[in-house]
Amino acid sequence: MWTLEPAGLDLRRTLDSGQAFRWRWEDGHGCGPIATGIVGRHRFRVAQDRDGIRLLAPATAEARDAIARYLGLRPRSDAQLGRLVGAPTITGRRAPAVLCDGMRPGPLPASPTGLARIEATLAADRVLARVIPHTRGTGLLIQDPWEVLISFIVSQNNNIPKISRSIDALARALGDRVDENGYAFPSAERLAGAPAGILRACHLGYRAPYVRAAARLAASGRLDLAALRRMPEQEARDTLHAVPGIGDKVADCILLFGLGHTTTFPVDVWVRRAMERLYFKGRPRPICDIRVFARARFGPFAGYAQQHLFAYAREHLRPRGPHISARPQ
DNA sequence: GGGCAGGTGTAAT
DNA sequence: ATTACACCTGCC
Repeated sequence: MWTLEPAGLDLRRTLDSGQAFRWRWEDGHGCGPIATGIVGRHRFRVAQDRDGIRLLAPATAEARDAIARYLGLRPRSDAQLGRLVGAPTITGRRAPAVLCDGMRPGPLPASPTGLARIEATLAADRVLARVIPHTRGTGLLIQDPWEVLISFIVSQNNNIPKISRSIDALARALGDRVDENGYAFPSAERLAGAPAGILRACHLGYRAPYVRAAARLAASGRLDLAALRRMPEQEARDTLHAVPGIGDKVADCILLFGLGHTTTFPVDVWVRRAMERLYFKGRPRPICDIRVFARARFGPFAGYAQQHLFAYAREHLRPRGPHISARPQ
């Protein structure tokens, strides 16, 4: 169990919440689990302890700012950091930076800021008030829209371990090398020019043509990611919808995880399960109804509500048993 | 071995 | 405007 700061982000819940696919956990040998992942052109090593979230590597101010932004955190000021950043120790190695929760940039209202306040706001909802104690600290990352776009095309009708393997394989085959065993997410140009054999080797299956088509659109400029960032939500959704392989669900994921539109509420099987159980007395409900209901109910923080419901479903609403065939008449 | 996994496109009403 | 179905692949 994580010890959280008053306005805390739960690093594991956030990195494992299905919005990013390039983080792995390793044993810190007494220092707790360490998350390792490639963001942009760097491999980051991050951990959480009582003092907060620590950036173990790279030990640079640039890396600190980059990971802080990625996590939706704000680096502590140098005065607060004290020994933590830019102060070489006796061994000459820089000590790890500590990050703290703060304002998340993006299309959020000026207040509330910080996860704790968002959670407090959402807890006005009776159901979320019961859910959030189980899911506290589940945050939204600020990721590269291009990586998110491709990752969620790959995610369709797929599961997380396999998505992760495919993304890793794509990076290894087509991305720039960042360290001895790490590769950056490939550019649209590299992806667009990849031979079919390469994509097949990444086990994309029938999604390979979607990935290639999206890459060609982006590489040719017919899909302008920078413009996408500036578009209002609905316009961005329509633009994304025109890309082969992007339907309602994937568009919502890209809008939320890549473009910071926190009013969106992607409904996957887990969120659907949670919503039907918690809001509709366990009765089946069409996905589009659930989405409309949730957006109206949670407003500007629908995306955060979705994160909590997803985390809750994953931790508490797993389908029991492999298959239940007998059902009472 | 059939079914399913964080859906979408297509063809059929 | 809705509904059914196939689809790569790995895993149970």
